[in-house]
Amino acid sequence: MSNPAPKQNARTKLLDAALSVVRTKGFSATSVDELCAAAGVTKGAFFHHFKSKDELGVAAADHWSQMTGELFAGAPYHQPADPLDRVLAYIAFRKELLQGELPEYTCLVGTMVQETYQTAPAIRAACERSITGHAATLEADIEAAMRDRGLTPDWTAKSLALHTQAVLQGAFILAKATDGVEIAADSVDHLHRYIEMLFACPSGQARQ
Amino acid sequence: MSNPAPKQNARTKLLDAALSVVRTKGFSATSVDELCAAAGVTKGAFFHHFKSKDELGVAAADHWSQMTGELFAGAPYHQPADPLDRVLAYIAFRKELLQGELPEYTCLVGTMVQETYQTAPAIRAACERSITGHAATLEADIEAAMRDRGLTPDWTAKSLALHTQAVLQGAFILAKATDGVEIAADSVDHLHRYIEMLFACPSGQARQ
DNA sequence: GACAACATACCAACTGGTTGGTATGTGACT
DNA sequence: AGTCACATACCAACCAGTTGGTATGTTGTC
Repeated sequence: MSNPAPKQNARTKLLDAALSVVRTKGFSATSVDELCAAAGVTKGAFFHHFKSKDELGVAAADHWSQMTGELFAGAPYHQPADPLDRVLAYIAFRKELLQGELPEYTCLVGTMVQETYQTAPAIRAACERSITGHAATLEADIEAAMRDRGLTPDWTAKSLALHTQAVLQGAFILAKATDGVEIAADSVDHLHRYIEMLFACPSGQARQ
Repeated sequence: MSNPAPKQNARTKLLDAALSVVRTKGFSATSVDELCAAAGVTKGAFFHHFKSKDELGVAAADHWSQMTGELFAGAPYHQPADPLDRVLAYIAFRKELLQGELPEYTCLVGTMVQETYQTAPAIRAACERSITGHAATLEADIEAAMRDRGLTPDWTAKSLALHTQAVLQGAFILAKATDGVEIAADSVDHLHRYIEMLFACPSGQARQ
């Protein structure tokens, strides 16, 4: 019987704890003591691995980037041969992820950057890296889909990739506000419909 | 010479201060002392008007609803005769509002709900009221536009109205993450294009 | 119209608990 | 014997909230 890594060091335990606690209560409202309790380590261990709470924030954002990077890299939405189908499969995959309790499917860096963008530049930058880095993985497929269909629109692949992230981040906020996933799912549907139409409708090209 | 209300009571001064301080630092990171200093009142005044910090959060969300309600009610986007043009003018108006520094154009309740949705039910509910209440003012125009063009799509006016709010909230997050307004403006452009296409393209109707 | 009785709006000083952070200790491994 | 990975014990600053008080209405009564 394989024992799948029950032995984590304090650093990893703290980062994993941060993912769930910060997504539940926000970064500022999460105390170092609380984080240590959730991770089952002491404060000494915390400050052994992180110079400050802010430094943990940066590390948590980077940890999030790595976790989600692996999740999306291994996800099945890359399979379709048509790049547009891959983009639409990505959207469908994001909708499927809207499962379970709110803190489980919302975005750590979207939550953190709201609280820290003016007060902790290093955390803001780490969150930016995470979001734009993930969006960049979509850009190639969007660009290929544009080439495939000979589109030369007045929008860029990059802006569309970032728009998908905006919709998702906004959907999380509405889910939190309404304490339910329905509106978020509807919004992802609208995004799916938009991308379909962008590549299907002649008016997706420059108008007016 | 009319003297336009320079005399505010402590309650209003605190609520106005909350709008800017909370949008800059977030709700949890904003201390009562800080709020009092920004408002130029004492802590005694604070707890005379609000039982707790959370109660100020609720009042601030309601205050925000009223302020923005007046702003949008008096905005020129209601003028076009065609309801679809009013909806598109609303989107254009929202893009125009992306001016000045980040804390000036971002949304108070979107920021607050991220931090409090799990820990302060009353604040969450006040934020929900604010967002869905504002979305509801769009719904009538969207519905009229659907009727005008005889659309019977597989989406509802309500879900589209809420989708506009999701895009805007997400745009604010990306603006905070990138410390700039460009991506947010691009995302609002995508939203504008989506609504144009929804009402212009036959494929806006149920597909597949 | 004077005055008691009460309410409202605000203030300065304080409190107990919590905060991020530090200083020092300890056992395991090299 | 030294260093890495943590634990224990502690601190000064800060936190939300409380206290006791003042100044300024407001209202009913004679």
